[in-house]
Amino acid sequence: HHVINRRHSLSAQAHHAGAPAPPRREKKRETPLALRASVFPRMHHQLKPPEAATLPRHLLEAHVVSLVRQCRSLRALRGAHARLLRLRLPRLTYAFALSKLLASCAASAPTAAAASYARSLFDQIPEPTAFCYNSLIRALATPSNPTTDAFLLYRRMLRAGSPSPNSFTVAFALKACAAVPALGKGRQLHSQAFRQGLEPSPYVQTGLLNLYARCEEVALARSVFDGMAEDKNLVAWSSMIGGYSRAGMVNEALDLFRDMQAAGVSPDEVTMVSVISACAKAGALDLGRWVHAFIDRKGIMVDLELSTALIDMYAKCGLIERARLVFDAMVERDTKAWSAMIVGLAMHGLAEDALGLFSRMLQLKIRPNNVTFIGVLSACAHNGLVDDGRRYWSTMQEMGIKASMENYGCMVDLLCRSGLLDEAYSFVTSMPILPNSVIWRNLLVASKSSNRTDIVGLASKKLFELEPQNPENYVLLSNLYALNSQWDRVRYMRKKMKDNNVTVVAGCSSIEINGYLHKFVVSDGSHPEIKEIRVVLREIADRVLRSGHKPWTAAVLHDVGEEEKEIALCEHSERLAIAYGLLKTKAPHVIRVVKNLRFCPDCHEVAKIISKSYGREIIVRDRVRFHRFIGGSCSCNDFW
DNA sequence: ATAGGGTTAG
Repeated sequence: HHVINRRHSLSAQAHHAGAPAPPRREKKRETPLALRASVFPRMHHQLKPPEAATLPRHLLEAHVVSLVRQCRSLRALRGAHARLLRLRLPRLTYAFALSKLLASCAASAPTAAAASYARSLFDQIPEPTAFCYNSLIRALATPSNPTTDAFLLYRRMLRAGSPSPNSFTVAFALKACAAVPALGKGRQLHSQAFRQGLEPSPYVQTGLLNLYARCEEVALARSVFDGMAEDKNLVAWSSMIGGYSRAGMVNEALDLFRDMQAAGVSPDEVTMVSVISACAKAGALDLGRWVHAFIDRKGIMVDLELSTALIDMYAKCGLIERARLVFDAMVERDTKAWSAMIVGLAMHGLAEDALGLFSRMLQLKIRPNNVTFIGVLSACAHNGLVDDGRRYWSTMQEMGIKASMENYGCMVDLLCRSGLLDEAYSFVTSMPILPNSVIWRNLLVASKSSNRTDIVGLASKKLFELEPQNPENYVLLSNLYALNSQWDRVRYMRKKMKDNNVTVVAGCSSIEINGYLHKFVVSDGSHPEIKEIRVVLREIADRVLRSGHKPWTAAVLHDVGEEEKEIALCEHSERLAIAYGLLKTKAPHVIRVVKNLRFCPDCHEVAKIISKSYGREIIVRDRVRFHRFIGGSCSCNDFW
């Protein structure tokens, strides 16, 4: 540093003497550290313990500051700590050093290791100031801290009576609650902040807004947002848009995005991640494409996170080729980027590409995680690759990756789809963690056409234990009974549902027309163009009838006459959305529909017929995967 | 005396 500095000052002198200006880059490199080194040249790096005792406090503190400032990792911080210890600093200066270390630790990556080191630093400070409390609360605000230690520390601070919390304290504590997320604790913070007069701080406000947004408490978030001053900042806008996006309220997210620009606030790459993921969630391809063009037009930096969000958006909007283009153009890819691409390919039933990409990932020594394996295993499941799936499962164990519930779910799915019901059953019963409802439901669906009353009995018992209020389970089981014409059992399920106050979740399908998302639920008469839609539905029904298809009426829960069942089937949400697409667009425009639940089997058949009879390409994203209908067949090969 | 808020894969 001395050398660099001297050269620097020499060239600066030469510049004054009329020599050519030094290159620009060199000037930019001038860091505060270099500056400090020139102000305190002797102290940098070579301060010795005997000197420390004789130096004035402000010089020692300056040394501490420069030592801590150059630490770029937790390891470096510990090294600096060790060096400071050897100096045998006076008591007060050492306390200063500890709080500097603590603050630096809090500002580093929020890992569990940083949190525990921060705590040990804090415990060595005899009388922690508010600054120390704040730093520790900040360091504890990691999602890997489910006990919400940060909040407990905040409470301890309040109970002790001093030092009293300030706006930093509340802002950091709110961040901790948002990371969990812990709505109840966050609301307590809200009322305390109000009582202590800390609410007006913009950092407290965005903290509150973000907490509610992360908890999907959109109305609460909005009320904080609306209560903020006229000149709302970028963070507030981004956080609110993120809240709408997370809650799946795409139209609201995009409206707010427009309001933001009207208010003269320029979005940055963080804002755009939320906007893009809103489009992904909704499957709104046209909007997503428009937003991508906007990003390019405004020159917003497409960084790692935004690229990953774009991959996810194109994959979830059914344009897997575009997702691949974004992926291939990336200069740096992390595990999340690879996983997004692999999961996307798997969703589209492109097992070969997904698995090929996975092996390339391994070649490049990018470490996969359990999410990557969700993609890999579901690629196998959707294509009946049982042996490959089993092999990847052991690869996962060999790599020391702990299987998550979702990974177990993928394996159960794989075995069930391939008709290996017995193996699936023993897999479930030998799991080291308690199977969740998704796994039992999968098993239940798989035993639909078997005679395994033992599996049906156990799975349904577990399901109702785990989720007594989930209407899906009631519908599933009564459909199962209906399939076997066990009408008394169907009636019993309906009674049980009524007794437990369970109401059916309506299937909801949406289609994007002219940049607006139209949503439909079953037998939905609320759409302004419902009359025209019903005309199309009748025509579809005619063509379906002429094709010889028999409606699969068991998919209708109600114990009503066959004719009414057929009408109910004809007005399933996905059929309404497809009909609306037929009404509003012309070939070769692709009809793209997104459904919140699984595709109704009868509607799946009907979509095949429509694709042939009307000569239209239809792409439906259901809760599980994509279905692409062309000329009377579906990309899932009826394997779903 | 010192510091801070919004983002991605399931």
